[in-house]
Amino acid sequence: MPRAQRRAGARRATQADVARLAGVSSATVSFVLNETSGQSISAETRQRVLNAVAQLDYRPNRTAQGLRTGRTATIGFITQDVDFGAFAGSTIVGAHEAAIRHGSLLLIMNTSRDARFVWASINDLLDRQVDALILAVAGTKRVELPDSVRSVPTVLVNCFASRSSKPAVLPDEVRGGRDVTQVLLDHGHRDIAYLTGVNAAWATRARLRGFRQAIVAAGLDPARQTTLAGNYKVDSGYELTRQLLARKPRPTAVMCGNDRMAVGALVAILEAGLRVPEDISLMGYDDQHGLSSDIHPGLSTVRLPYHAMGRWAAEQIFAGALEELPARTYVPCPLVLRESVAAPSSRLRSA
Amino acid sequence: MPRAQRRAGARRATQADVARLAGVSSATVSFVLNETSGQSISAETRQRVLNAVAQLDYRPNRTAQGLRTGRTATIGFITQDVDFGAFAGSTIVGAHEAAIRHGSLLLIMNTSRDARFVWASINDLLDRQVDALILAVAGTKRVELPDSVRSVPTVLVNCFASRSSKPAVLPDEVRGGRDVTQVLLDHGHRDIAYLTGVNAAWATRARLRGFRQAIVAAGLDPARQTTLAGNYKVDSGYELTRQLLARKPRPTAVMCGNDRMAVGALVAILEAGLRVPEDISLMGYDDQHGLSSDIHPGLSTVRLPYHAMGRWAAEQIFAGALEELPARTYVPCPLVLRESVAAPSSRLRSA
DNA sequence: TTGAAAGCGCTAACAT
DNA sequence: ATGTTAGCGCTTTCAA
Repeated sequence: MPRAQRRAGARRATQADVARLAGVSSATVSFVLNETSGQSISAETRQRVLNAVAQLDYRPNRTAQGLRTGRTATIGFITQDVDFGAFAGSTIVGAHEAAIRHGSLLLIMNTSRDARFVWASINDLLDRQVDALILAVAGTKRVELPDSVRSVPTVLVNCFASRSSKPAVLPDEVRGGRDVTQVLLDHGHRDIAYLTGVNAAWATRARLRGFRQAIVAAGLDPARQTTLAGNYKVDSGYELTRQLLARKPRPTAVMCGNDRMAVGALVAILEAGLRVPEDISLMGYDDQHGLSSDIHPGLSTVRLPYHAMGRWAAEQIFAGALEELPARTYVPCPLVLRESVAAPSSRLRSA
Repeated sequence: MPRAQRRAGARRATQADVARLAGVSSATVSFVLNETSGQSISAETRQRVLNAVAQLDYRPNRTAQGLRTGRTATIGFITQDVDFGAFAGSTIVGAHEAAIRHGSLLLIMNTSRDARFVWASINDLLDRQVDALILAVAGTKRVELPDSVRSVPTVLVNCFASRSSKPAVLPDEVRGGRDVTQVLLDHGHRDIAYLTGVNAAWATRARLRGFRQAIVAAGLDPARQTTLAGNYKVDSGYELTRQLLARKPRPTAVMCGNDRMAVGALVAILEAGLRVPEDISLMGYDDQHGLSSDIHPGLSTVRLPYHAMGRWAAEQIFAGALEELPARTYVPCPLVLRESVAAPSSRLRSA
C-alpha cells in the first residue's frame, strides 16, 4: 500500500528515491517520465522505473523543473477589479480553461487602479518566473506598462497600452450597439430612446456610435432619436424612463446602457401601468448573470465576451506568435434574445 | 541608466552578477538582501551590494528561493465554481488581500464538481509546492479530500470534509435567517410569508431553521406562518408572490430565499398595484452586487460573508495554528438595511 | 541503452 | 566580517 507507507508530514519522494528503488540513474527516471526524444529506454528498465514511481507515489517537483528549464507552466494574471465583478471572474475562467488545456496554471494578482501597484504586481509575478502575463482591466481603458514586461509574452484584455507593442483584445462595442439597435429596427420600431451609461467611458461612446450607425443605415435621422445620459445604475434607468414616459408621443422602444438600467426601466414602465414588451420594447446590455435571464419578461440583451477574451488571451500565448497579432483584436458581443422585444403596438403608434 | 543597459530579451541579472559587480561573494549578497539574522555586514560592503543591486535592476528569482527554502510564498486556491459567481470572486479577493499582506500570492485552480478533478487539482497545486491550500465551494456541502493534503496546511471555505481534521469556515445561515425575520418582527409584522430557496440545500434549511427560531421566540406559531418552496430564481419569487397576493388576508411582509427571488416578488407586487414598503415589506438574502443596492426601493437583505471567509481562511494559514481551530467556524452574515421594510399598513392589517 | 556530472539561482552551515 | 561550499530536485549534455 503506497499511501500507507507515507506518514503524515513524510517528505515527498524525489527523483533520486525513484532512481534508487528502480536501480537506475536519476537521468533515466527523467528520460522515462518526460519521454525525452532522442533517448531510447529498454521496455524493461522503463517498467522498473514506472513501478518505482507508482510505489513511491512520486510526482516531479515543478519548482525544481522550473528552475532547471526556465519554464514554470504558470501565467501571471493581473486584474484591477476591486471586487472581482463578472468581468474578472469570467475572464479568469476563460483564461484558466485555455491554460489548463496546456498544462499551465494562473497565478493571480488583484491590484488597485494605481499604476504603481500594477507595476509592482507585474514585477512580483516576474520574480516568480511566470511564462507570460495577462493584464485584464474592468473598464476599458489605456494602461502604462513597465519596461520589465518587454521580454515577457503579454496580452492585454479590455485595455490597451500606450507605447508598447503588446497585443490587446477588446469587446466590439460599436457592433454591439449597432446590433441592439438593429433588433429594435427589425421589429419595426422607429422611435427608439437610448438611455446611455456613463458618458466618459470608452464603451459608452462606442455603443452610442453603433446606435447612430444603425439608425443612419435604416434611413432615419439620429438627431430625432432620444438619447439620455445615465450612469449604468438601476436608479438612472428608472428615473430616465419616467421622464421618457411623460413625453408624447412616447418612444416605442427603450435601449439601455446596461441590464441594470434596464431593470430600472422595467420597474418604471410597470409602475406606469404599461407592459413589456406589449406596450414598450426593452433592451439591455451585458447579459448580467442572475439578472437578464431571470427577470420577467426575460431581457433581450447583448453579452460582453469576457470569457472569450480571457480564453483568447491565453490561447495566443500558447500559440506563441504574439508579435504577429494586430495591436487590437475585437471580439463580437453576441446578441441574447429573450422576450422583452416585440413589434410596436398599433395603439402606441397612433398615439 | 540601468534600464537602458538591458536590451529586450536580455537575461535577468542573477545574484552572482550582483556579487561580481560589488566585488563580494554571492553569500554576502544574500545576507544583505535577506537581512539574515546572526550575520553582520559592514556598512560599506552593504552599500556596495545595494548599489550593484540597483544598477543591475536585480530581483531575486523566487523559484530558486523556493527550491532552496521549501517555501514558495504561494497558496493554492481551489474553487468548484463553474463560472465564478459572486462567491468565488469575493472569496478569492478576501484571501488574496490577506495573502498579499504576508507576501504570498494565490495560485488558482478552477475545477468542476467531480471529486476526481478536485483531487487532481490539489495534486497539481502540491506539485508546484504551494505552502498551503484553500478549498472553496459555491454551494455549502461536504467534500472528500485526498491523502496528499494531510501534510499541507489546508482550510475549507463554505464546505466541510468527511474524515479529515481540516478546519472549515461557513456562513452562519441560521443566524442570518433569524436576523432577517427579526427585522420584520421588530417592525411589527405578525403575518410573514417566507419564500424559500431550493429545499435540498444546506443553506436553505439553515435559514428556515433561523426563521422558525425567531418566530417562536416572538411567541408566534411557526405553523401559522406561510412558507412556500421556491428555487432561488427570479421567476419563482414572482410566481410565489402572485399566489401569496391572491390570498386573504395576505401577509404584510415577504421574506425571500435570495435577492433574485425578491426582485421577482417586487415585480409581482408592483403588477398588482401595490407598493413596497408601504403595502408590503420585502426582504432578500445575499446582498447581491448590482441588484439589492440599486433596485428601487433599495432592498433590505443580508450579506453572505464571502470576502470575510476568504480572508479568514488565509489569515489562519499565516497564523499557523490550524490544528487548534474548531472543526467549523461560523462567520456572521451582516444585515444590510435599506428601504424595503416598514411597519405594516393599518389598511392591510384590518383587511 | 544507460550513467556521470554540471548547473539552473539561491540559502545556510561552516570556515576563515 | 566575509567567503567557501554543499546542496534544494530536476534536466541535459556528454561519455561510456
